[in-house]
Amino acid sequence: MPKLVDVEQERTAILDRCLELFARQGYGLVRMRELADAVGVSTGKLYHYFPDKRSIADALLAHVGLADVAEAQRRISPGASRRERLGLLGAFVCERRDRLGVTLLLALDHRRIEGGDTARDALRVYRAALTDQIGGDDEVLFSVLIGMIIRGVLDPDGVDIDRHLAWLEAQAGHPDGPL
Amino acid sequence: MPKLVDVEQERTAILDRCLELFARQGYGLVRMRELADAVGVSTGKLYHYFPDKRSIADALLAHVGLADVAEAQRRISPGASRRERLGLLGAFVCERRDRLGVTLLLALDHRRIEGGDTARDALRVYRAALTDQIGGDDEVLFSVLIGMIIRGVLDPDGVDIDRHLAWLEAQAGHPDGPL
Amino acid sequence: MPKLVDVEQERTAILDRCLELFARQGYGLVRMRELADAVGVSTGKLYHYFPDKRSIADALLAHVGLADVAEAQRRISPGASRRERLGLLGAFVCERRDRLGVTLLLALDHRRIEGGDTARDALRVYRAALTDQIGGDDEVLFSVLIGMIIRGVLDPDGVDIDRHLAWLEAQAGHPDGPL
Amino acid sequence: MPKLVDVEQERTAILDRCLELFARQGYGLVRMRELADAVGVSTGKLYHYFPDKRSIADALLAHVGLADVAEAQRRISPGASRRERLGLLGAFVCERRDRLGVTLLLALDHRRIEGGDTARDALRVYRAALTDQIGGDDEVLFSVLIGMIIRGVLDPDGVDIDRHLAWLEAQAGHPDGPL
DNA sequence: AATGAATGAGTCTTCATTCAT
DNA sequence: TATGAATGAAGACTCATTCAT
Repeated sequence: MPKLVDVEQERTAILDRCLELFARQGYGLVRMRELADAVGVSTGKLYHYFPDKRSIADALLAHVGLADVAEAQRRISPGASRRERLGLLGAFVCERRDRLGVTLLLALDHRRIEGGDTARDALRVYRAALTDQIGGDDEVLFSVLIGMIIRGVLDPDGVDIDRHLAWLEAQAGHPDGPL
Repeated sequence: MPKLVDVEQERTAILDRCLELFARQGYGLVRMRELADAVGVSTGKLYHYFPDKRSIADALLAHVGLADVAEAQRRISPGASRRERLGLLGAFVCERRDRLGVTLLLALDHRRIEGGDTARDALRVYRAALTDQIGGDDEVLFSVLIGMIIRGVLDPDGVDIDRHLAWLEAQAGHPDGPL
Repeated sequence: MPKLVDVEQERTAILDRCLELFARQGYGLVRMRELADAVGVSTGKLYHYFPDKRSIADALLAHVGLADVAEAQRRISPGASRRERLGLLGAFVCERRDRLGVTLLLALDHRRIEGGDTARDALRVYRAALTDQIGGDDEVLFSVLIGMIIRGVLDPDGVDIDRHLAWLEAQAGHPDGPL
Repeated sequence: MPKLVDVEQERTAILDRCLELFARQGYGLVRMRELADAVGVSTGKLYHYFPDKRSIADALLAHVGLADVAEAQRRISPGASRRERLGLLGAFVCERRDRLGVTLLLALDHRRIEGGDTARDALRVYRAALTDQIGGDDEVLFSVLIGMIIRGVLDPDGVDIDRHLAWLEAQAGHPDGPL
């Protein structure tokens, strides 16, 4: 079924180019024409690969969520020490801050256009990956990361990344600590 | 002579009733008709008090931001100890979690429809209030609060508020700690 | 009935101030609020003196038509010679060119919003006044005057008034001519 | 591939069918829905070919102006005598009286929605065509034609076309006359 | 499969008119 | 009587979606 592969590739290619538009403008303000222009195709082609606008937003959230998690798991070697894993996590989050912010915006939007389960599940996937990679009590750690990312979206210059990284490092020394 | 109307009061009353709709649906999906229905007036009246839809979103962000900060400052007595102030802060944020989430969504939306300075400034007002009320190194503390709120928006049942409060309390004992 | 006089005066005063707005923008583009502002009253007062917008346009056409004709008859002394009467007519039309243009625009508009009889009758009143004051064959003369006025509306600098006056004068010498 | 459309041809077809509506109702009272119905298309198609209502009025004025002038030049053979050319002109204007009236109404309307330069220029194009085709002193002749057309709009039964034609003929015999 | 012209329901916004004061 | 706030039907314009080619 070589055709199916092509279809999937096309869909993925389209989603990749839609991401920024949805994140920057929000679902309600994105027009199909804009999407088509950004992707470089006709609106007709968009409708050939997705039944409607909402389906694009749906597929997009799943797409970016999975991609991010897979990338994180590739980066954080399971054999490393807790301290090392925390360091790798910090590096990953800092580096992909923009991308993660975009994903969060997507999820927040998604929760508003649909019931909310999909967006909730996406967040839980992230959380599960975090628990899986780092272990221990990551309740507050997760909030710190989410908070840092959101703050980065609203006020990029107002977040002191280094101090967050230092805090992360400090947590490694408290194995029984809040982390 | 017609009923003499307190314009500022009418505007405030309208904004109060618009808040939830903007937060739940996002700017782009809110219809003026919906707003009018939610407020309980005609669309004409909406346009009598605000020149257009965007102005409502603008005014709304300023409105809720100021209201929240004012309320926080009223709650957290300046004479209390650091530990007490942290406790009051935690109680305040937990209690108004929904409202604060709504405000954050508003700010994120606002950043998308306008340049972003207004939304950034709104966040900085919150941060300044935090620093003012609690003091010390609140860089990570701010992220924890923001993250907790956002997580509450996306997955209300997935946030363990108590553990966040416990963490908050623990910070009080580390005067030289990361807080 | 002193009240009636006041009402009539108010109506006349309102019409006087509405004239230019209707002529400059055309019936369809004039807003009641603009009229009220131009007159210096509230919209409510407008509706106190006229039942609706169309009635204002109706009354306006009658108002200006009668005023112009009365003024012309006052100016052109019946005892004068044909040549003198033509000279006075030319002077009158030139002097009030703007005002007459405004009236014509009003009539043209009126014909479009209503059946057209009122506007047609207004034109006939002018024509009758012309025949009455000047006499003779004024079929082409009337067209010249109307044409000169309309041209003045569309291209004020493109009309050579003096040449029209000269032509008028020349007609006086041809008692059996086309005039 | 979709139907390949000749954009200019579509625009022209639309304009042709818009003319009467604009002339009969005046710019301000024409509804886009009415235009769409008159043209026999959807409002969406109207906006596909013209950015807004004003642009349709703009294009319309240019369209009819050029068409009329071109037709006149086709009709009046340059080799004919002055008397013949005047006759042809008279025939042309009488025959297309309605159409020319419509154009004049359009120009008057246009002057009110825009600055007025376009409408003025349209009139000057007509005047230039007249001078070009007939020659001589056409200052008063132009006014006669304009006046006759406007009178025809306001009071079709009140204009004696034949007497205007007779006057036109008479002018041919006065080479040094006012024509 | 791909295009983009076409559709028309739906959006923001206006404005003639009403009416409480 | 006068005011101007309020109404809501209607207007200009948009845009998700369809479909002929």
